Amino acid sequence: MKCEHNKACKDKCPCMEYCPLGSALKMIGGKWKIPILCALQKDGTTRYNELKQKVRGITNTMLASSLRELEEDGLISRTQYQEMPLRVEYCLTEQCDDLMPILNQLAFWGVKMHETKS
Amino acid sequence: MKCEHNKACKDKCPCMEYCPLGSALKMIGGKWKIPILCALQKDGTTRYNELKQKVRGITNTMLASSLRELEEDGLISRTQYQEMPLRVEYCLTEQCDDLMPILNQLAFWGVKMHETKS
DNA sequence: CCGAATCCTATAAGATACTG
DNA sequence: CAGTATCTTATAGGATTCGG
Repeated sequence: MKCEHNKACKDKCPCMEYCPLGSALKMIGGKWKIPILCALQKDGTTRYNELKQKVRGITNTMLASSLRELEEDGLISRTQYQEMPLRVEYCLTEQCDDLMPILNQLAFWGVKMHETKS
Repeated sequence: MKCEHNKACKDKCPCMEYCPLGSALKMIGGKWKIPILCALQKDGTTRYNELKQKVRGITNTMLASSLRELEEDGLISRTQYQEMPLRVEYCLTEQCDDLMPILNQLAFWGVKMHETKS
């Protein structure tokens, strides 16, 4: 992802070829990525249909495409077992384990913002 | 913003009435919020037309609406001087100052992810 | 100078049906 | 069981024009 920020950003982060902050936000952006990651963090390795139940309201279309993108970006890993019926399991990667505490800080900041307003 | 995550999330963050992580990501989401915040962080107090030049490619429509949302969310503050011609200046709030280091961690994580892939 | 209003386009998300 | 294919709808973003 090439940097679409500005000169200011280039001085602060290595935006010459790509923008790491923009890329990171894109990886976890959209409506369902965070809910999926939260579910996987809480329960560990989980199979497709379990995820569909735990992430309330998600459709097959969105779950499948979100999982594919998360895997392509290296946030989750997919394991398929050649059984009948088919079994496919997903879990967080180590890189994603590093991400979760940062998201936790962001959530904590969100709490502070909410308290400030009220 | 009500929580659209899942039961798992409710155990980890106070998602009963609102979801802080979802709210936080929404505040900085979209195409232009981060570039604007980066510009304001680097150069401090900046007026509207300066921002339009520094944030390359942004239109009046998007700059105005982004600034309005950022102000409503308490991330930036707007000061209008009754001069002619009109002068309006924007700068980060203290709450946003707390946010920037977290975004910096996210950017650093993005760098690590990129290095892992290559 | 600093935007708002309107209209148009592009992308994200959802519904439904179907398959290996 | 674990998805894909297709179609439709909703939302984000952009272009243009105008006003205080």
